[in-house]
Amino acid sequence: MDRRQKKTRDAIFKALRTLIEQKQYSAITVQEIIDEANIGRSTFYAHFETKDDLLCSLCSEIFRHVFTDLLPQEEDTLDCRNLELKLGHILYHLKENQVNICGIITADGDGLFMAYFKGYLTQLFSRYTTLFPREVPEDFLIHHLAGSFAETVKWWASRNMEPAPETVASYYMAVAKR
Amino acid sequence: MDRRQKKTRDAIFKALRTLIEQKQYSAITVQEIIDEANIGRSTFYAHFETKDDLLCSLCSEIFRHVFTDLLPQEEDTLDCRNLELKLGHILYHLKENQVNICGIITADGDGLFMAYFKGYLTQLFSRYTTLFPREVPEDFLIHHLAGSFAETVKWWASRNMEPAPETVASYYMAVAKR
DNA sequence: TGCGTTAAAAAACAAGGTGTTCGGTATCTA
DNA sequence: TAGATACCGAACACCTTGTTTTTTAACGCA
Repeated sequence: MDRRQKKTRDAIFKALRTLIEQKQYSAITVQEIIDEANIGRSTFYAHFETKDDLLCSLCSEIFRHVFTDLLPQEEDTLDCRNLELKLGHILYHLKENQVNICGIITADGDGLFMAYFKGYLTQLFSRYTTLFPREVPEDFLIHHLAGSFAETVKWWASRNMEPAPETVASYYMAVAKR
Repeated sequence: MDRRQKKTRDAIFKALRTLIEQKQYSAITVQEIIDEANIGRSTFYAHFETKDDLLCSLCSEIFRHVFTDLLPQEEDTLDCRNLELKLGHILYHLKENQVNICGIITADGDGLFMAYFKGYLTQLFSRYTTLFPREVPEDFLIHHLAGSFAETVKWWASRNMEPAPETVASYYMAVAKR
């Protein structure tokens, strides 16, 4: 890729991340992103169609890191301990990524971030349904597991990502598993 | 109250409810509400400061009905059966109220509507923590219970509020209680 | 019924955001 | 070096918001 393109693209991503730490996503304007990234107006639109399009790309980038090596592992044992470890990894990567998610999570970013996140979580939890043998429909169960873990992340983010990832993962397992 | 005021106010509420069934809340403009309600522009702003202000009022109105006689009951037994009945009531009232919540819920994700809802739910669940004696901090537990019930409602709304309220309440209790 | 009060309507307004276009300039790659 | 391409920046049309002003109509009370 052309160096100029990468430079511009990175500047835009960085600008959005900076702004998200200051205010809610829905309150951020394209103009602010342009100013923060210090680029020309037409340059922004040469890279992204809209602000939401940009957020989608950012989410992809974030979750590509967060879910690395987590989804399709053949040698997994599929037990509670294994799931708890994976959830801990997710939390760890979220924290490491310095995603101050508050601006995306809580905000009305049209739920883009959360929609992405729940999509991945659904994939993950689908393989662990046997750990939760309850008398409820499977789609309800999976939605519940993914949704309540997403809620756990919100709770965690609202406390500035304290306590430690492993601790939060254990909290979640404690309330989720029978 | 002046008849004219009530008439206008009702027309605005009705317009918003109609539009919410057609599109996401965040995609609705004040102008559309004005057109749908068939009122003058200045009239809208004489009643509500902003679109969000209007949504706040609508949420208040809805939840005043939904949580009627649910929160502070002295003679409650505070057992699982009692909680399940209350949750069923909430679902019943949501359905009865014809809140096609999809437009509010999914749309601005965790915006105003959900914030309101979770606020009420937190109050409710706070009195039932003894039913869920787990080795987790109480604020985590309450957040988890309120959040996952809110997720249950999203799941239910996405299926056009099927199955019946009591059934959904029992699903929730099945995954929530130990 | 009549009259003072108050709400609604309609139109105009400024401010600010969006997304596009275009000509000129700087930078890349081959 | 030369051609391709990305960037810049200004201008543009368009839309949405929230305010203001004037005129018209409806209300409630005596």
